Amino acid sequence: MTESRFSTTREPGKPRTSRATRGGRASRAREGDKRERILRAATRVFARKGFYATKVSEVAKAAGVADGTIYLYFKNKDDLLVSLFEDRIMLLLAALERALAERPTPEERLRCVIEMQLGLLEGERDLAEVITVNLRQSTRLMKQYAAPKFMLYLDAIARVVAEGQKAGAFRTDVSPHLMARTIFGALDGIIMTWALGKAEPGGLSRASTQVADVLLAGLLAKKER
Amino acid sequence: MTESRFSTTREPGKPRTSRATRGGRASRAREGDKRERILRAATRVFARKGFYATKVSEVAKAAGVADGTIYLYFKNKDDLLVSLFEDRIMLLLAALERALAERPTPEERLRCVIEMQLGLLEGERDLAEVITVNLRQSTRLMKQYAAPKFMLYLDAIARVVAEGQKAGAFRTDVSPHLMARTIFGALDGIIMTWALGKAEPGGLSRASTQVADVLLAGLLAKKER
DNA sequence: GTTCCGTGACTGAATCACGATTCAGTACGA
DNA sequence: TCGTACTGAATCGTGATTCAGTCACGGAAC
Repeated sequence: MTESRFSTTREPGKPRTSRATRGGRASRAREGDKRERILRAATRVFARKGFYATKVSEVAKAAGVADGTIYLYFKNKDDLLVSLFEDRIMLLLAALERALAERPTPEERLRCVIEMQLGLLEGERDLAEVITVNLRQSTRLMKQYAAPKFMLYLDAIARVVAEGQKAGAFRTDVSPHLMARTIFGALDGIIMTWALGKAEPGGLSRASTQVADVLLAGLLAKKER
Repeated sequence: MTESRFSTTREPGKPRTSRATRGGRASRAREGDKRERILRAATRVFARKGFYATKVSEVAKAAGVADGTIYLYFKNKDDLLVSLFEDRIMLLLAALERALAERPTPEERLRCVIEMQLGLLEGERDLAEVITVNLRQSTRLMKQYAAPKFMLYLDAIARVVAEGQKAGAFRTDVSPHLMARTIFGALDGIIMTWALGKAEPGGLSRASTQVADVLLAGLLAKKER
């Protein structure tokens, strides 16, 4: 299992024949996408117990499916975690791109990045916990599978910084990629302590403003000196 | 094993009778502190394979001791990880306090924090990886055991910020604790991507300056407007 | 100086529980 | 009846932990 190179979520078992588009007719009193149900349940359970301490059977129970069903949608337990991360970060990325589309100035754009990352998780404490804490389970997972998608996200942030520099709004003596990591890390750290601690409601959005203020002040082109 | 409340490293097996002070006479061609040897080996192996993917027997082999010996010094595998983290962060904290003692101005002090955290790990890639990646293994570990020591460290940073505010050097419209998390997170994020990626030598110290510049600029009291 | 114990660190093969994964079978819609 | 989604009990490998011994040393007795 060291070199398992699970590529996709599991191609064969993608059970969706007729109700492919969505709830074809809701076969029972039941749900929509089963894959999504499993991901949601996994988020909840992983957050509460940690990835390695969680039994696949627990995720199954939480999702209301049989143990075996998990394996129809995911190659194995690792794949479940990685899929979770990839799915969510791609959602975040898409939402970010959409939001950025209507923010013209560099300053607004950077604030947007910060608000999005903190905002998305404000109502999703479990997801926050999984992403900031559990994802880092193993270096191997991180390096091999999650990293590419993660880099995409970092690149998006770096681009905002670089544009701001080109526009003359941000100081040019710092590396956009380094700043991207700095910004991401700062937000991640805040989310982590928030998720591990009290997680007071509204805490993240309040934090958002302060952090944005400081980072922006630090990045804005020096006027003097 | 869910509620194991391992307090100390293991009191009984603290093998050090005569050569208590240090290398009494080097019983063979061998080492110094065996506990330290194990911690060092664990750092190396955990970094390479991840905590959960690492077998206790692998740590033992890397340390050049028998499997059972690990259990003379650590209560169990979890305890090994937590001890590692606590040991190291306390070292970092001590080093930080020492270094801060000779930095009078708030600006210098904040730079000191940043340089220490990045600098300590510059030569210790494995340790960096364990702390930033592996430590977050499980929420449970983090919450129950590592958090207290971690908070001590965050508090130290927050104190530097608060002092700076009191001295009138830093803006006062942000929470010192939030800034501490921001700073820690930013550094942690940088270290993580550094450890997961190329880890070019000298990369961290170069990053150090840029990050410090930006964060400081963001924190310094606004002169105008 | 030599031999003989006693002590405690250290060893590592065997145990044994655990839990990921499988797959023979069920149920249901077409 | 066929095909497919789904089920969940049984399998089977794994690896943390244990513990019966071994080893080396220091001290005591000769």
